[in-house]
Amino acid sequence: MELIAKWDPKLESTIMDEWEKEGHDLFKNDDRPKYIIDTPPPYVNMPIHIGHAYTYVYMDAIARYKRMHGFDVLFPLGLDRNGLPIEVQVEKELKLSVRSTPRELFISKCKEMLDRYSSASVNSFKQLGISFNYYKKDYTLGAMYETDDQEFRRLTQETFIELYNQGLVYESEKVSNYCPDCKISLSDAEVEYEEGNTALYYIKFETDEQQDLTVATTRPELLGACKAIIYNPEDKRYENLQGKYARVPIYGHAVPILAHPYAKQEFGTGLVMICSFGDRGDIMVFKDLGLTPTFLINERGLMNDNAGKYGGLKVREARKAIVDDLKNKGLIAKEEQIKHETPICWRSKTPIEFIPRKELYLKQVSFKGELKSRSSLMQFYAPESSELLTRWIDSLTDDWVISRRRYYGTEIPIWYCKKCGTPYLPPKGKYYRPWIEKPPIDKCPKCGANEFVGEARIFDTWFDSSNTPMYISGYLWNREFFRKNFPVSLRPQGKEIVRSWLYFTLLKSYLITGDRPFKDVWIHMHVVDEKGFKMSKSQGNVIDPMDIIKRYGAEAFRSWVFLEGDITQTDVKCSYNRIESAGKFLTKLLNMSKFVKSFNAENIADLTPTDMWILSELRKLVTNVNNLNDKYAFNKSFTAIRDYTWFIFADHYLEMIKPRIYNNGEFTEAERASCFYTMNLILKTLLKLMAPYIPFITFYIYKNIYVVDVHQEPYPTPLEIAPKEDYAKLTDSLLQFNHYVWNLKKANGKSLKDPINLKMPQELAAFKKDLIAMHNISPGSSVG
RNA sequence: GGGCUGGUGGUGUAGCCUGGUUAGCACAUCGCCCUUACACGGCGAAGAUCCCAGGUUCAAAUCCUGGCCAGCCCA
Repeated sequence: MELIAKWDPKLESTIMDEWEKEGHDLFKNDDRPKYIIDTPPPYVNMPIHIGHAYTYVYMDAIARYKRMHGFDVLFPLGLDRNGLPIEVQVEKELKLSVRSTPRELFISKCKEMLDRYSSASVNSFKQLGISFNYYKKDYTLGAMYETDDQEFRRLTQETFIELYNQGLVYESEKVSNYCPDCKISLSDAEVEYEEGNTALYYIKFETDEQQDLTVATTRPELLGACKAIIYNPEDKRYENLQGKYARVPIYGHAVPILAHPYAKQEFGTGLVMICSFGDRGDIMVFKDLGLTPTFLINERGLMNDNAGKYGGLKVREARKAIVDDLKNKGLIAKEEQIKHETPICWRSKTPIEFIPRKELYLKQVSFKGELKSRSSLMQFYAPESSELLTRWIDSLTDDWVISRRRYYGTEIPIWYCKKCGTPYLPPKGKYYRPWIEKPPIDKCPKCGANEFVGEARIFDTWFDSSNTPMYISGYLWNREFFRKNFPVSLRPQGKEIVRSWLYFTLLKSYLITGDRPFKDVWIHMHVVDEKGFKMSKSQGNVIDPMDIIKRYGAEAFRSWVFLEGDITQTDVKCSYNRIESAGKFLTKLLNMSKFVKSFNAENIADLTPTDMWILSELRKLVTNVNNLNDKYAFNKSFTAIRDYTWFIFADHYLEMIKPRIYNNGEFTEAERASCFYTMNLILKTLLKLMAPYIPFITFYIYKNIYVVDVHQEPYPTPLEIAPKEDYAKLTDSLLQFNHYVWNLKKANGKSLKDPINLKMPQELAAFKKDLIAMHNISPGSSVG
């Protein structure tokens, strides 16, 4: 069958189906060495993002490359389905309130919506040609998994039970970042900061000796929670206040005036009121000075009874009311607008409050040293990225809040005795839903009572996600495999979740296994729009990968991925134009292959110098590509392959041997056989080299010409290509010479076929015969 | 405010670690060419104060200092 001249994206789905039927990407779990990729499960509340498409194509090349190098590659598809986003979406789209809908109904609605999006995401990956082991959910190594699946959740619960039994979990009434809108506590990683204009009120206080003071604050509603006034120790203005007390307006209680470096002389009057808790600084100073907090705000974001007459008001209303009252009493000296950074919830963008809640904590601060040493054992690509993790570990000051008061997540497996309150944790081995299930015991082991209440809270989703390397490597169902293959080979992931996903995975891994979770970590930046801006719905600059596939095909997209930039260093800009032009390489490859296909030679005596030259260049390329790929630099290696293929092999070598191919008598059959053999060897090698990056077209061509499946072939190594002489050092001067002749003919208005009279450089004497024929150099011309 | 990363022709980049070439390549542009693999091609041309300012040096895109811009993360 003849090769087509232009790549047809329709072939992609045909080929993908064929692969799936043959199942050759399956994880075999045979004797071969294992290579395990802990793929990042995308959250499936919407179609996959172009960034997913890009990075999964990249991971696919890694998987295919390792496979061709003889590894049994575990490359599972996971889908992340736990967490808040889907709840919010259900609330919005179905107009169901999470507060007023029965929990069971709400969960089933989430599931329905997730299922819809899941199949869309899975289908997108298929279209991109990602060689996951298995595109269906199952409970075997390499199968697709979902983080809300009962088995995945069972693992989450088992790790919890394990950690709990180790004494690493405790419940404590600590101050939490609390979002009054989402009604959940947030981890520090989920808090964002937003700069905006806020009123700064200058409020008149007086000391217990009736001395006037003015204190500036953005949160006058917290006057009732004010426990101290501080000034900077360097601030001469307030030295005389040391040890005195100030009386808080409206509430009338007295608070100490203290020196503390947190107060900035230039901010407001230099006097700062420390409340429980207006911001992070308050918390810090409270800790420093050993003050006892009084809380004024409750979980609904309303003022509580401690706020006196303002109790029941929303924070904003209370602020307005108290400012009015202060004004009426003449206690506001000044009011100005300032730029202020407000901590907000990452999801709802609502300002967070700091309130005390009982939450479950997992110890982490005491393990910083151990975590850092485990971190240093992981090889990062790019190496600089390791800093992101170690700096984060250094900066940890609090333990991890692992409980959430939402619905769609893994239930915390605890029952409490109704009588004595003793927590009961069930045995491992089953997925538990305490809020709806009966406890697996009859009597409280402590007091003998027989009534229990199930825990209603769920885990932070990172408590689930941090188990992925354990889950995929058989912790639940194949402990022997797990023991042999943990840490797993590679974690590929985005830089923005180093402090969450990577960190929490390291923590969990260390606490459960004592080891690091990964050998290698590949950290990538983002795919942004053509101008370099982040893609977002509100900006309207989102590029849908499926749209690209429709227009140019998966293979063009994949070519672009490996020809554009370096995503471990910087963001990659996505442009239709560049994807389209990257796709032109496919046409070139097809036509080149058609050409090579027409000539072949089984047996050859000796290689001519020109053939040895192009083979030495090939050997250089193969060495280079393997070295780069072992460092996950697939973008650099593919560019090198493209450059060799197009700009050396096609442009120079094939042009040089055309006279030999279309022989008019000056070349021997042995010489012709030499080039037939060489060009086929090179095409074959190139197709194998390119197979991990552009698997469809290489499969198509290779099968057409060489009959077998390129993906079952071993990856080329430099040892296979051992030319008798190393002509690669002549490449530059050879290329230069060709360009020189082409230019010369052009300058003289000659066609490239016209004869020319010139001197050939001495060092190219070995290629003399081909060059003379190629450029039609006149017989009179001399070498040297 | 702190940290990290990047800033090379219109665009994407190589080179920078280990100073010295007419700063390489590709895309896009323009011109010529339908030369029996490919016009999604071939050949050629034009296009760069190598972010800015200092410094080190005989010599700096490359090393040092300071600054500016962009992105991400953090406070």
